[in-house]
Amino acid sequence: MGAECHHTESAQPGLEGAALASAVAAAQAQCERTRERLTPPRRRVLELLLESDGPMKAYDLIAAYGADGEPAKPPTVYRALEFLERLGFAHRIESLNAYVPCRMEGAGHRAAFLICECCGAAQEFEPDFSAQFAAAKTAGYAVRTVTLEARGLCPACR
Amino acid sequence: MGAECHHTESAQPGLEGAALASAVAAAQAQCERTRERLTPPRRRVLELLLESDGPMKAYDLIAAYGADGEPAKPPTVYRALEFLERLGFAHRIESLNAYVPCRMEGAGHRAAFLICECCGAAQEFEPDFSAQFAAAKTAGYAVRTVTLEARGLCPACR
DNA sequence: CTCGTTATGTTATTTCATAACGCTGCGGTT
DNA sequence: AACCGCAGCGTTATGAAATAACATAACGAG
Repeated sequence: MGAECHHTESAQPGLEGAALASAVAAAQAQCERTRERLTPPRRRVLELLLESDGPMKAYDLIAAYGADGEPAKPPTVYRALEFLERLGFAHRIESLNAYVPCRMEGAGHRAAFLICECCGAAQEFEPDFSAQFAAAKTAGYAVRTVTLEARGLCPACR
Repeated sequence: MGAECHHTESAQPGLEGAALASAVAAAQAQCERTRERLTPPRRRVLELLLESDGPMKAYDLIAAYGADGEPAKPPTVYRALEFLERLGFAHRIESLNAYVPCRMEGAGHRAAFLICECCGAAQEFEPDFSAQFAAAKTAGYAVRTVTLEARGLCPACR
């Protein structure tokens, strides 16, 4: 993060200690409710995302995976990411080839991001597509998922 | 294209003959107006995009580049794509890692796509962000560009 | 014509992502 | 308990997407 600017404060500081444990526990609890399994690799990748100050690339996760510095094998991380995305615990940011933990309450929501081109922070927000696809729907389109990524400058970097 | 369905009619048939020549000439004319140069590799990549029935991957363009079957070198195509995107003649679809020629009138517009998960067609449309970023702007964000990609099923594939 | 700039050609490398295969361990059934 | 089906994992290898770096060539203004 912060490759292009030098602001000391991170827009999205990573979690640590109790906050991290609590976020992981919440994911664990949700998994149990839906009979899904938060296995060690999945939990580890989720932790890494939650600890991070900003979007992480897949190979950042691969490199950081082992507590002892041992990297993971790519499929380990990609499989975990697939699971975390499926359950709504993480999102992929297409325009960055990077991943973030979900910062919104509840699952199943639609994700959208404001990405700062200076500090690299990605702010998640809840998009409103109420009007956006009206024309598409009357034309017969069945919209299933939507990717919305806005790029610009965050308040701190302006 | 059409990897997952068998509809004979393409939603977005590629251009050929006079229509192709005319589209290329229009791009040529616009370049001359703005003192930009539609050089041979740029023109070639634009032709390939316009001829295609749907989004093309960069390496599809690389493979198809030479009239004699000789592929291009990757930087040749990536540079041409960068130029075409800058001038608004082509768009990158992030969620597909693919490229399409611009189908909308005029340049400088914001592009958005309806992508059919069955036939692979990508329908460009003009998004309306009038309300979408109001909150972001009052929070101090300066939005520069927006990527909007909706995935689902097109009328023909439903 | 000469110089600065823009564009291209070429080689190599880096980054991102998945295929394929076999093994393991859990949960349900009898 | 023994069996079985399947989700998940480890591992090797490879495929796909994009760019770095540097040399050469074409253009356009002065």
